Amino acid sequence: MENFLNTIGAINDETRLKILRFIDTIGEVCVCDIENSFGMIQSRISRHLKILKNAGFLKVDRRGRWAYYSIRMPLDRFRQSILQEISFLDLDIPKFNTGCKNE
Amino acid sequence: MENFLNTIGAINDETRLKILRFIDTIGEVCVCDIENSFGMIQSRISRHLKILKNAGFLKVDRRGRWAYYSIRMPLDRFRQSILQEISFLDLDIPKFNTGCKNE
DNA sequence: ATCATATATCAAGATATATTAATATATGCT
DNA sequence: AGCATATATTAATATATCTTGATATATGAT
Repeated sequence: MENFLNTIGAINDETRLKILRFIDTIGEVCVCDIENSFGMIQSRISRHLKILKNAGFLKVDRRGRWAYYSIRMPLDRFRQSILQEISFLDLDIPKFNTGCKNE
Repeated sequence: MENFLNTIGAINDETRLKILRFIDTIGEVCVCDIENSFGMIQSRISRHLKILKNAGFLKVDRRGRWAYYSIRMPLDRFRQSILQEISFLDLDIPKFNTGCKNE
């Protein structure tokens, strides 16, 4: 049940719904790109990504200085249905806008 | 999106998960029976029922002094999958214990 | 080693949600 | 009408979550 509430708690926030949908749409993105696309400070994005990762929606791949987040695969049936439901929402998702100074 | 967050927020609480599962298992129950079965004060149960009802999981049928709550039918695909997921959890649901003094 | 960039974490304050106790409303009995 | 029961709502407090700003850690370039 803790696990369930953890999963549900993760999607009980508008910002996280948008970040999740953003990543689901774009694919793999690093934190600074999300930060810049959403126009939110880094600690805020980082915290939300951690919550989404701990809830089993995202995975991280650290390469160099960057942390690339993407949808964790495979997703179980329930999380898949959640992602699908989120895709039906009319969310205002920002355009991709890189925030990295180097690559 | 408000609607989605409303739905998700409704199940983001241990007490409400148990109440929802209780009703899903037992069928139609009145508030005082839930109150007595769960050993919780009336205002608390009443508030949670209202939240679950507003989130589209429950319906009420008022008959006489009583308000009978049950799972709203038909449930859409997403809420059905939520109820199913809740049924898989190992929730500690109380035994039915009537709290009504008259019927 | 120093510096800039990228990310994570922590502490403080702000906001939201839950619980309790008290009160309000409604029904049905006598 | 007066009373008991059932349910809903409100106000106060407690608890949890979110946001921001500051700080910590890590990587790579010079």
